[in-house]
Amino acid sequence: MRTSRPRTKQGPRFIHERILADIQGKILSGRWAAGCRIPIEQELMKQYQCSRMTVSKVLTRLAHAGLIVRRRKAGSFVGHPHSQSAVLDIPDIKVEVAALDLPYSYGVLHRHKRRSSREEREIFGKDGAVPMLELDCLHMAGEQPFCLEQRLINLQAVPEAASETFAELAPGAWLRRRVPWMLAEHRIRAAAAEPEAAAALKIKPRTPCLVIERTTRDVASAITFVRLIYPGNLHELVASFMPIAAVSDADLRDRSPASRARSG
Amino acid sequence: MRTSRPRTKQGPRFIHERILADIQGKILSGRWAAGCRIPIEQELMKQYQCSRMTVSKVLTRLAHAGLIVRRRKAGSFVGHPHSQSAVLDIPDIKVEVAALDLPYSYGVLHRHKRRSSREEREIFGKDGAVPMLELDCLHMAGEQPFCLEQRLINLQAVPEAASETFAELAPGAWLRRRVPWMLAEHRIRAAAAEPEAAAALKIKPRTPCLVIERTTRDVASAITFVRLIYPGNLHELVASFMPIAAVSDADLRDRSPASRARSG
DNA sequence: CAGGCTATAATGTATAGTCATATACTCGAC
DNA sequence: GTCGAGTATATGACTATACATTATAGCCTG
Repeated sequence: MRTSRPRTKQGPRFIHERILADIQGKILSGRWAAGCRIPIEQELMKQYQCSRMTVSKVLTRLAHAGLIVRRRKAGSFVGHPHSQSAVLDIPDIKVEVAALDLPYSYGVLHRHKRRSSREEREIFGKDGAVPMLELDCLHMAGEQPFCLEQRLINLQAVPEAASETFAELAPGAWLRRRVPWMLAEHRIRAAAAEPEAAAALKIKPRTPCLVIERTTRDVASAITFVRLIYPGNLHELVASFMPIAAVSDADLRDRSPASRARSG
Repeated sequence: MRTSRPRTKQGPRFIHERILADIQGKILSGRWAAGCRIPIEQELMKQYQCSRMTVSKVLTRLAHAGLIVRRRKAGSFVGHPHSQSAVLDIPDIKVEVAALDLPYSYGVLHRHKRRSSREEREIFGKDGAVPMLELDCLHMAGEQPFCLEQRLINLQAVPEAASETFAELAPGAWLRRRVPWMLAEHRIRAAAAEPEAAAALKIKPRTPCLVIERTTRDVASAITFVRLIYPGNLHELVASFMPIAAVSDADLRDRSPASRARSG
């Protein structure tokens, strides 16, 4: 009921803003899953009663931002997020290990359902307590522990996680399939390994570790919080910054060859 | 004379690609300094022999990417970089300390001119040795050492640095004034403090530290390499990711220096 | 000279088309 | 059934134009 609201933070004034907000919202909220085809320009023209240029410019912008992929004749599709977040490259741990040419394995150390505590409520931004799944996983590179993962999953946002054992797929990858587009916030710091973490990682207590905490949320609420603890010299985070990719738009268009899910 | 060249990595095929590449190149290379006014749409139309829509779309895209700021009637201007790199927010250390409400001071511990060694040549991507300025600085928050900065400046790229004492302005800030737009690559890791670093920072050796290494380059060559060593729990890096800013384009246009709400 | 008004110059939004290009799909030849 | 040619379709590039918005610069008045 937003009738005659004060003029602060007024809604979209222009057609293109409305289209952008609508589409971005649908993608970020997960209503349009990754790979899903989005309406063609003609349909959007009709829907928003505007010209083709207008919708096209919005779609082009979304494509540049990496949210969608456009293919001639086929249409426009919701992009796959991991190809996007290259600004701060925190890939799948499995991929990281593979890049080191070491066999990857992983195991769940601890799995526990409970309600969110008060401090966690801060993270998940809800007033009431939320059902959570608490997971501790250990990722191995060969015989050596590579990363300790301490994760909380908001079961209200992802109820299916409650019955998932994560025996096959690590929770990170598992979640990425379900909640494809998301807003992420990282906090990165160095810390000495706590005794328990050190034991799990088979390193001496007080060894310097790189600690990455990431809160992942969709538009509505936080979905998962994860703390990744990497033994000091094993891991390095790389982030590079280039304002606009030097690749041609043509290169940008058709990445991710095979994947073509079709959902409504 | 590009007659029938093989189609690999051919130059810009389209007008808009050429315009984009040209303008981005001029900004990134520093030929157009921050704040500098860029040609108005009419001039670009004439220069590239195309319609206004075409140049406008390019400029709009550059504006969305944060490289330029557009103001009605006034024209388009090269943006100020620090307002941009919000993806991985590594601000001026002075600003960091100010945010903690502590008095900031800093001093140069070591200043030394020399030629680049072989491993550094790797960083700076030149074949021959390059004249370099080596600097060690200590940044203080109140009475406490806050960050140790170990920096190399490519004197071939920034000759003025040779005669600069950096007594007033820290090298990071000093460089930012000179080389406004740049490509940056960060490597972030946790490491135990080396004895010398520990002594400078007045912490126990082997204390976990957050080490940030950043190579900054313009299109031609690396300009500076810096290693920032933060005592473990003193510092946290925050990076948040949002595909397209939720703000309206209007908000985006006139960003004032006092903006940038912290995220979380 | 302060304060306000206006003309103007720049961007901002949007329309309505044309032609180009890539490609999913169909359909026919084999 | 498979391969290949042709066709339909959706995006891509671009033009030409119109009107809106807004900040600057200069003018005009008191």
